Amino acid sequence: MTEKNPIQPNSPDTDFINQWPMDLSEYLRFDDDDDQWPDDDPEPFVSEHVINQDNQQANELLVGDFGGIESHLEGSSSRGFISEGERKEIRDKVAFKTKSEVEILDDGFKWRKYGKKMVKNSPNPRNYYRCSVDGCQVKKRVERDVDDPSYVITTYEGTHTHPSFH
DNA sequence: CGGGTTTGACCAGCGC
DNA sequence: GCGCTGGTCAAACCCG
Repeated sequence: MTEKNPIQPNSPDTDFINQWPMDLSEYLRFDDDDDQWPDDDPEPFVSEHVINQDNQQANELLVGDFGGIESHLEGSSSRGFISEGERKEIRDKVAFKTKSEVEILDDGFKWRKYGKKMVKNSPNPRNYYRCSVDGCQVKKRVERDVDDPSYVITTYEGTHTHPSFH
């Protein structure tokens, strides 16, 4: 490994939470600074349980309630477990289900949109973002819920190699 | 001017 | 082997 990351996701899911660069509480607090949210929704953040799709074969980090993070380790391989080779391919995947009318949610990072795609089974497009910070290859996927258009599903992939701006 | 968005095209993985 | 679907690139455009 030529590049050295201060944060190495060598640990499994639960440990990864400890080194999550972003304060999850940031999502719940809007009292110190209200410059990031319009006066649209009185409750901009309502996180709900994210349903794991059956086609996912990686260990996902699902955010349940605001009091706990549910780590969902699922080896949906034919053997029922994840080999080392597969684990290496697996990246940190965090799915957030947020109730918001706007999809441009400032989470403390600068994102650059690099793609938009229309996914089947959903009339809503899916937006692809990437962290603008040099060296940080964190990707983000924003898409609206199929059943509830008022909900926005944000999926983070990777770990930030730098602190947030907040 | 410089960076970010936009948009279609391109590509890779998977299923049939 | 082909077609579908999802993911990324990149050129042009837009805005501060």
